[in-house]
Formats: sequence, C-alpha cells, structure tokens
Amino acid sequence: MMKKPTEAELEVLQTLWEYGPASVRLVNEVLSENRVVVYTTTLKIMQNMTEKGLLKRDTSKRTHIYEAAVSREMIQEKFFDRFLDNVFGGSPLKLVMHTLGHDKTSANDLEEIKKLISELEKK
Amino acid sequence: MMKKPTEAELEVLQTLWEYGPASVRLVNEVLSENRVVVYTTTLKIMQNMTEKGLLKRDTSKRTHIYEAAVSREMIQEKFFDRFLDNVFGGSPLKLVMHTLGHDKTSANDLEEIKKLISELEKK
DNA sequence: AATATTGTACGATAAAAATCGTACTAAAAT
DNA sequence: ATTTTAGTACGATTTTTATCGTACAATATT
Repeated sequence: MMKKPTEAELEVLQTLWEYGPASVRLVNEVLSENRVVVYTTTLKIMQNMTEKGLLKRDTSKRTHIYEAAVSREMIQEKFFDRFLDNVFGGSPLKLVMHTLGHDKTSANDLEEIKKLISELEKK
Repeated sequence: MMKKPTEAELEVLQTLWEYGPASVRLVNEVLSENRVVVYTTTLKIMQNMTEKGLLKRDTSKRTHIYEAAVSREMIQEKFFDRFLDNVFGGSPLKLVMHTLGHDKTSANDLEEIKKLISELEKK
C-alpha cells in the first residue's frame, strides 16, 4: 500500500497535476513563488518521490521530465476522511458550510451544487 | 506565530474538542480505538503540545487534566486553504461535490446547505 | 503495612523529512 | 577550444516527530 505523501510532496504533485509533465526547474520555480526553496532540495524530493512510486520520469533527454504517477482522485481519497474527521469533527455539513462561507464560490458553482443536492434528495 | 499541528497532535486536539478537558488516559484510550499507541507516547505528545502552547493543563490534581488551548476554528483556518489548494486544486466546487458525493449527508444537512446557498445568491 | 495500580517525568533512540553543499557531466555560448 | 550554464547524483547533516523504556511518586487495595 502506498504511503500518504508529505506536505512537500503534495506541493510537487499539485504542481504536476496542474502543469502536466515538467522539469525540476519548473516545479522549483512554481514552489518558489510561495516559499524559499533551493533547487537541489526540490530535486531530491522529486527523486525520492520517483523511488516511492509517486512520480514517473522520462530520462531520455538531459533534462528529465517528471510526471505524477498517482491521480489527484487517489490522493483525495487518502486525505479526505482524515481531514474531515480531525479538522471538521467528521461533519460534512460543517466542512461544506466553511467552504461556501469562505470562498467566493461562483454563481455557476452554486448552481451545480444545487443540482447535486436535488439529485441526492431524490434518493 | 503558532506552528501547524502534526497529524498525531491533530488527533489529540480532535479528542479534546470532542470530549472536553480530559486525562492522558482517556485520550490514549480514544486514540487506541483506531491504532496501536503506547500510553507514554501519547503522554509525551501531550506534554510537548503543552510546551508548544497547543494545550493547557491543570496539574493541581495527581491526574493532570488537559484542555485544548486552540480552537477548532483557528486550526481549520490553518489547514483549510492548504488542503483546498493541494488536494482539490483550489476548487471549492470540487471539494463540495466530493463531500456531498461521498458522505451520506442527512436530509437536514442538505436543507441547511440549500438555505446557505440561497443567502449567498442574494448577495 | 505491604502490594498493586495509576500516574508523571524524562531521556534515548528511531524514523522520517527536509535541506543543502559538492562533485561531476552534458550542452550551449563565446 | 574554452568557458559558462544548466543539469543530475548523492551524501551529510539538521530538524522534526514519534515511540518507548525506565525510574520514581502517589494513591488504592488487600
């Protein structure tokens, strides 16, 4: 069974999910927007992640290209329940309220959610 | 600025938020429902948390009573944005959909959410 | 009073994660 | 051809977190 990624690893995954396959250079630049991080640190983390099976890489060119080897959905499963339990006391209602309350969710999004609720209520 | 609690610390907080002020013994028993953990390990974590300011304790009796020194809301703030960004790509819609899709949210909860949406739509 | 139980303190160690420097190599630029 | 630039590999170290054993103290139980 694959271990849960660490915080730093999650940031790398998030970057690759968003940008698609990318070099260490690019990932490092994206991470650097938020915090200070030396190139070789990012490199090392990504190398370790490759060993753990979290990333795949293409080494055919000089600049290696890394790609997420796990889907966002997979990782969501791993984190969601724990997050819900520990941070929102296991209450989906509280989580949803917090989410809608704190983010300017678009009108479109609200429509989508209403639709989903209608469907759920049918069952 | 207070550091983000670790996973293990979060479990302790969650227990105290739920049960209110409690002894190490109780917390350890609650944690033990999910996984194997030796009493002194829990003790040590809670002692460390007290030093960090995450817990308060009453040492007037032999059995020390610990209490959360940070509110769930405070911690939610700390975790929510990161979780949303890294796990759900910053999309509140995806997070809400996931939440409603995966948990049997009660009819009442759905009502509450609809109410909230209506209010949001007014603005 | 003696013994068993329940508790804290604390240190040692292990385990995991993050960080960074240095060496080396390939490629690009001059 | 030389030099600069961009890249990987890898080890060493630090930092953080988790885990546990042992010693000791207070309280209950017999």
